[in-house]
Amino acid sequence: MTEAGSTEGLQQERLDKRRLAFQQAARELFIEQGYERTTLAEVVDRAGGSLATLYKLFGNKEGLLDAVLAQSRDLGHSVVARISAQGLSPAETLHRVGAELNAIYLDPPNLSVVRIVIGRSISDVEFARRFFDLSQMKAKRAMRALFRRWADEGFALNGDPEMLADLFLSLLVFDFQSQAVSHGFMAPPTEAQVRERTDFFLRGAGLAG
Amino acid sequence: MTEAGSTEGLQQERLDKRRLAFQQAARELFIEQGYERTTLAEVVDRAGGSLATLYKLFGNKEGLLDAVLAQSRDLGHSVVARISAQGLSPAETLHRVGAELNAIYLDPPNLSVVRIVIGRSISDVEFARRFFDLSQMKAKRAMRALFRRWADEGFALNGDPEMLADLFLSLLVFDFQSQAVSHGFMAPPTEAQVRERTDFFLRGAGLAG
DNA sequence: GCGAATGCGTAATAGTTATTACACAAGAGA
DNA sequence: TCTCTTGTGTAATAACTATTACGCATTCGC
Repeated sequence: MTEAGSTEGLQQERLDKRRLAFQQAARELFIEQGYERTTLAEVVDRAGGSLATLYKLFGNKEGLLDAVLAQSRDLGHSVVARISAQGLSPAETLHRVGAELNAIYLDPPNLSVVRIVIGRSISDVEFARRFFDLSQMKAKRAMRALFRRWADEGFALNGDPEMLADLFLSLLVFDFQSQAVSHGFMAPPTEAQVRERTDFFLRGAGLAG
Repeated sequence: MTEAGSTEGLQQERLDKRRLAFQQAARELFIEQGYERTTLAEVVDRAGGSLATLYKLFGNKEGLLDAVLAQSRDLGHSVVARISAQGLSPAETLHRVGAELNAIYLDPPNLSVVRIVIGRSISDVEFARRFFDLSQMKAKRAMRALFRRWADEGFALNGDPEMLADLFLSLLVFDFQSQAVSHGFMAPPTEAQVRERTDFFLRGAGLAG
């Protein structure tokens, strides 16, 4: 069809700019107003360009959302992976993970993204599955690997490593979910509270310094 | 206006039956299909009666939802309150609370209700606030009171009672939220896992038998 | 039974928005 | 400069569904 090929870099470039502009505008609007409440006309108004181009690039509204979310997908996993690679002590590692995840996910824009993901998951089973496979499980696997490593290294864990990994994550993630769902009516956890919780976990898991 | 007054019990009764029928049908449909996807026409089809009557009784779609949810509001709180009143040991109390809450909230109809509540909370800030004030906080307060009581009775808690109460609840509630949001793609916690988690918590809190 | 209140059934209203169609303009390549 | 691809702007399409309006049937109170 469009067998134009490799020499047409300029056209491509123009399109890519358009794509980026659409994504950026959509991201802002989704964060400001939510996904359902944002109309494609608004996206086009803010980004420039036209509806037709938007459809050509993303297929439909959901495709646009996918593109927007792809940017945020690995947030959690990358934190765990990065800190995990530093080879710190379990206590130090978990404290850092807790602090960083908290800082990231309590940031209002990211909280809005969480809200969008939860909302879509609830109304669209397929979306839910895709997202949990791609994002949630990735962070979970990284965390489990970390605990297994510690078990192999001889730390005397007070329980199954995978159970502990899941439990630690749930301790953190619960607050993000609650924040997102309650729109902040539930007081956000302070850094001190996160430390306290992490200490609690370390004691229970047998990893306390 | 309709100053008919007290003697007209039969009219009232008829209306009450209608009200019940609407609520029941709406509850079923909301659970089967979700709130947004359920149309008021469907509710009327299943319940009998007419749109006009439905509007007279509930004002609008949201009023109908409120009526439906009112039935489920105190589920969590009542479990905590009931078991709390039995004066069992902390370990026994928490195990029972965990087991009962799990049984209740992993029941698919109740899970659907949770899904509806989360969905509405996300798209409607006012709803979120109303719900968290009425429902979430109620259970939370009961749990906090319980831990404070234990502290007063001389149990040496490993941390602030309120923090521990919140933490225990979050350990449980996280799974319900995840189940609801993920539509079950995340494996639901078994009874054994709940026990394991509770034991973990008891050790960490200094409440282990 | 009678008459009025009241619910019933149906249809019209009305606003929203994703999605598609199409004629035009503008930029790329030769 | 000329041509042709490609994006643009606008308008039409096309449901969908909450909400309101209204004439009719039913049931209650007496």
